[in-house]
Amino acid sequence: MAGVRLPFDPIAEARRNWDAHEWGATNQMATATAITRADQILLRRINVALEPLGLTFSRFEALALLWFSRQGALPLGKVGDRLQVHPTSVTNTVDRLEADGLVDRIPHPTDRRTTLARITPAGRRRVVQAADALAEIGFGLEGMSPADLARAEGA
Amino acid sequence: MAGVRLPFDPIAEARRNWDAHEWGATNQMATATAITRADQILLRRINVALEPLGLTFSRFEALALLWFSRQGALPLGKVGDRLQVHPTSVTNTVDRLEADGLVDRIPHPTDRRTTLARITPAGRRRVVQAADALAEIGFGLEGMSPADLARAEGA
DNA sequence: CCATAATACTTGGACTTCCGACTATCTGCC
DNA sequence: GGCAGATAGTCGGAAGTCCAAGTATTATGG
Repeated sequence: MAGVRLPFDPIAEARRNWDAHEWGATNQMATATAITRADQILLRRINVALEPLGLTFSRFEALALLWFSRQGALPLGKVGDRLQVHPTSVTNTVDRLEADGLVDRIPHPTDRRTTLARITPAGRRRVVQAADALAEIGFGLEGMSPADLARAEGA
Repeated sequence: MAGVRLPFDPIAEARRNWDAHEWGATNQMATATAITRADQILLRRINVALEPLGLTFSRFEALALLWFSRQGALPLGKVGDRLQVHPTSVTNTVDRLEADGLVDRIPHPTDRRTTLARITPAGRRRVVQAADALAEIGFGLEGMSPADLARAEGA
């Protein structure tokens, strides 16, 4: 990834340029950029923390969702709705969790179109470890520029 | 992508569950989740707006960076530093911009390790159109839940 | 009651991102 | 000068996301 600690704030820089060239919507540009950057950094840190557990943030989110659910199982479609991702992403995520034995697929009791993802005992153990690991690093937010975060309001 | 407008806020839901199970770092969890979701939605909207122009947000960012630069050209490494992405991503992005004739690669005048990406006249025209398109949609921030954005402070 | 539409999930392909490894070139120090 | 180490960029491969299209099943309206 990026190697160097920059001697300046690239977002402020972008804002200046944007303004100078009168491209309009400067505040929104800065906000969108700040969110994008924050997410890049966050995701990197989170995934580094989860890597030893064989998880990624997506997989963790899905697992946590199942863990929270009453039955420990949810239709794949509901998972996608909650996590706001495409159905194919859910298929992919569940495939991998299933391959690792953290989840299994079971048929819906009444609707044969529907497949449920169910968290396994191993999945429950793993998700708790992962939650600990994430709490440990403060979800990657430690030391994140408050300026960046504050900018995420400008909308 | 996700089909349904949910009747509840999935982030608030996650926060409740997280709290209820005493997983700790609840605020940070909510913040991280909010940033992730906001970025997902933003990126989708932005890319939809740029799609008719044959650009993605990454490609646009790189192009804008070159547009802002004095010489209209920058070493690939500098592009990566500014955009905070991996060198291989820059290679990929510049490959595609080059294939579309929006950028070309030229050798650095003195350092033969270094390659410069230079924006072409077509690239300049395109990036201005793209900036207009993005200003038009307010960078995808229109109607974005102020609650979500505000939460991006909790760090 | 049955044809049509909607829903649930999967497959195949494109794109972006990252990491590890590699080549080429430059820098610094003996 | 010359060799070890740093720096610049690229290639191959893995993971994640999306879209378009396809199959299977359920819901609906005439």
